Amino acid sequence: MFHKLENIYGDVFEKSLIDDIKNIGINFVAKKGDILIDYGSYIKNTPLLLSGALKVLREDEDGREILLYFIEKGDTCAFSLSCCIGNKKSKIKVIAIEDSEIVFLPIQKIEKWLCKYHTWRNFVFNSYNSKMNEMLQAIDALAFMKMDERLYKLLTDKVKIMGNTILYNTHKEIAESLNTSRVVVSRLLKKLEKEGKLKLYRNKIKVLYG
DNA sequence: ACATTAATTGTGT
DNA sequence: ACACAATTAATGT
Repeated sequence: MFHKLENIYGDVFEKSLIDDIKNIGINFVAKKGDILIDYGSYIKNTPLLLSGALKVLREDEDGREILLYFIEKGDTCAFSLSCCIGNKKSKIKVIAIEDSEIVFLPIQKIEKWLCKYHTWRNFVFNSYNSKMNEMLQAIDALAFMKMDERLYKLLTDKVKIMGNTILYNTHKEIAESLNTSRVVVSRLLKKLEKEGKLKLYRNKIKVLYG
């Protein structure tokens, strides 16, 4: 696991920071579908992702949810950073969408490193920045885009994250991410298939480019 | 190999 | 949105 850390973060972090992460970080392997951070729970660690992918979503009391953004390798979760530092309950839920290797870092260290390592400070700010942008996109999508566009955006985003044009999702799961009904998703997928943007299988969608 | 069941997907109202 | 049909996968015998 340590060589992955160096592969991914070697150019970003200075040597002594990498060593600190190795000494202090807690290695963790999440299976696909595992809930890493649940709504309402206190967060004491922030994840650095070495492989795999996570999704971050918002949920209301009735269990309705919308997808905020994905986390891929080399990313961290800006939300858990802010929750950590404020010692607040999580307002989000984080779920692994692939088997993922993660290093957890405790709050106290994260704060210390902000002063100690400028590369860490940059990393945190960049991470905030890019997640903020992705959330703006999510808001735009929610406010301005029609459901068929939102669906297609979700699929193409996920293809990018997974690095695979074949997605293993049921229509039901997709409907939950977009907070709509399964029937709507089925119909729109069918339409996209007719337009030649997709190919549908059971439990499986192939996204076509061109 | 076959039947049964459950889950997923498609379609009409 | 709902109901139901059709299709596919999973499981037991």
